[in-house]
Amino acid sequence: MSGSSAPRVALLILEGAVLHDIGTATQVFGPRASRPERPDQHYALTVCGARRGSVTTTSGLRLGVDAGLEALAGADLIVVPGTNPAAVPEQHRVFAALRAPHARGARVMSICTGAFVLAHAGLLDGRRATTHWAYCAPLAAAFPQVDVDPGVLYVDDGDILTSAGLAAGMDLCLHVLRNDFGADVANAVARWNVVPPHREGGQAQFIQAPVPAIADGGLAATRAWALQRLREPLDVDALASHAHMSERTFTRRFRAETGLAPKQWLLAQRVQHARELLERTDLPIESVAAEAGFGSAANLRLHFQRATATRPTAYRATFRERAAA
DNA sequence: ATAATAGTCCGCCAGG
DNA sequence: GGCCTGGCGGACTATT
Repeated sequence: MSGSSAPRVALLILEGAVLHDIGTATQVFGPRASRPERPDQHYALTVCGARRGSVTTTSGLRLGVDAGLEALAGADLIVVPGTNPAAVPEQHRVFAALRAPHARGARVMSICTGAFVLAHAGLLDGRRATTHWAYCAPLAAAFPQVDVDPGVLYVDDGDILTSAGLAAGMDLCLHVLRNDFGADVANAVARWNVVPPHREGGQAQFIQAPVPAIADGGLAATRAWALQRLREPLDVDALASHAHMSERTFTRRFRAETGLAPKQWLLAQRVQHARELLERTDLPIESVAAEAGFGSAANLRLHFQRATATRPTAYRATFRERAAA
């Protein structure tokens, strides 16, 4: 990911790959991710297979791939969509072809059951990872060295990233995009694709609403209301009364809809807002903190650090650097 | 960096 | 009975 040119992404399509996951990845990493009329290509995407030729995806649909495993060699980021886990174990050439770039520093990410491919390649040993909820138990059973977390949308373990089923792949792709190019770019792509820009990486693939956030249960209005007032001190009591509910019921429903407790969600939104302010304004940290609703710069630093593993000033600096390149 | 205070979260349960 | 509500309390977290 260093250097001035776009990060090279290799999308590895194996036999039986999940078409939806392929779509997700190409939608985010492919050209024109945010609008068709403006060629805003952030990554250089190569689609490859175990060998050049055609691959049968889910539902029997066939895809032609123009490159084989050699394409992985030059990649900065390798994306592995879901496949039938039962068909994975044999593919030793594939495993080797994944290990080499990883060893040299490339990031490897999986969507859905793609985690099995990484696991077989040995890339998940000693790591935290996730996969489709129905396959978390089998994955954990087959690979005891892997710390499988069934309760998250995705896991970012630095050079290894895994995501839960289907739609969570989009969350992970956006997360990667956000870290590589900032929240503004990620938001633009999310918006274009009509998905929520940021479901917290923390929680729950068992969230009640299968496709949350767009026109969902009653609390959307309260969330929107809160977003307008991030700079003000907001407590759960205030949110609950906006929703005309007892605190207990509010907390319960909020959690069911969102996967997060109200204050946690609020904190995540505040960090997110701070992030955008750091990217697009020159406001001093104190003002960013105030604007995002943190009582002090120290408090902003604490939460920013916790959520991002970077400090605000450093974040702004690397962001500027990237914009200049 | 730490500790004191205020606020949050959530299991439990009785009541509607 | 099954379902949702909301008060309570105690562990846990945020903020100062």
